[in-house]
Amino acid sequence: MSRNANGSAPAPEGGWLDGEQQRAWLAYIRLQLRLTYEMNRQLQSDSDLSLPDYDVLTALSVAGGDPMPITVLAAQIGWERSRVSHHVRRMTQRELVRCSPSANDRRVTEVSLTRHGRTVLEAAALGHVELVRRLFFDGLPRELVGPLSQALESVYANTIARGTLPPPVDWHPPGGE
Amino acid sequence: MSRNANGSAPAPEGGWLDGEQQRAWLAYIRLQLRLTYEMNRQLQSDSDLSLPDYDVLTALSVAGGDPMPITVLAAQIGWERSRVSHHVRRMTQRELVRCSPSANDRRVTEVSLTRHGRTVLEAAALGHVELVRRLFFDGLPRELVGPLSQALESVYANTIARGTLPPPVDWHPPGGE
DNA sequence: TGGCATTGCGTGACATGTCACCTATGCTTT
DNA sequence: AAAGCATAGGTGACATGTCACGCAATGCCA
Repeated sequence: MSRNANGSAPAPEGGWLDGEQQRAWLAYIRLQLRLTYEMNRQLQSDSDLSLPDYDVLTALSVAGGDPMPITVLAAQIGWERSRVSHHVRRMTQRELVRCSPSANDRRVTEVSLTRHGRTVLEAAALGHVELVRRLFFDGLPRELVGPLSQALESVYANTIARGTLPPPVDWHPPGGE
Repeated sequence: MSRNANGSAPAPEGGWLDGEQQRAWLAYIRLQLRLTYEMNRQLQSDSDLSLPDYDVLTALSVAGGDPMPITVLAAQIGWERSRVSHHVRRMTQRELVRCSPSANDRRVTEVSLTRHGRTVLEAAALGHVELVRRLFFDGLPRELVGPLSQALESVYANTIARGTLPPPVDWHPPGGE
């Protein structure tokens, strides 16, 4: 059915994705594109934050207020360091975060939430969580929540093991290792 | 456990996400960030395409070579129209796609793959599929592929029903309606 | 301690994405 | 057919992201 099923184009090593996999992948990609768009839009219009802003604030907030080196932050949210560097500079101008040189290692810049940043994040979280519930969980049958988590976590672990980006600092692979 | 569980911050309508949902959502977000990064990187270095380039080419290719109006393309891949417009202009300069005014409705611009675009896409698909298999499916237990598809499709449907972006042209909601 | 590779980060040039707004066309109603 | 509205899409200014590179601090080892 798909034009990839027969041999009109060269096949990747190990062949194309099989039917079940095609389905899963298409579902993933489609959803991802839309969700990202919707989250961005909602945050922007309700809280004057972009989704990337929100990702940064959340990561810092989860760290519990401890200042976080740029590199660590980058690994947490899966960005390149230079992107973090630029972005943090902009967020600093908006007083959402603060940078200070580390005492231990003077190459390191540590980023932390400002009070204002925390306030903005908490306010934004309201609408954001609301949206996530409405778009994501309201469409997800209860009994699929567990399997979904398992599937995504399992893929995530694999992504870290075999991808190019360094693991987040607090990462420990699943199972005994 | 989470600082949201008790009442130190104002709660969104309907409360925060519950434990199971938190887990699923975190898994989704984390994975999304990394996967996007890795796909971008691989395409860029192996095929001189960005992930957005690839999304556009794929959408056009799936349409089976029929020219596609900007608006339709935008809905397929979940972008704003103006983004598509800019992007298509750039891709035209690289000879990946072609634009021509529609005969029926002269407001409409129809985009289609060039021969070169198709060639590039087919070449890029090799490495891309390979990466998807390696990062995604090699980490996903067989028995979870089905539930994962179901979960994602179900959320996707909800996203279309309740989101702000128009549905893709070929969209029909699941179940009888 | 003097090289020398490594690490952490910033920067500048450029590619990309967003937003507000413009025009041209088409549709509908009178 | 003219008025008024809706729709398709382009555009320009600006925000954001990427890439290649540079500099300074550190680690390592002879």
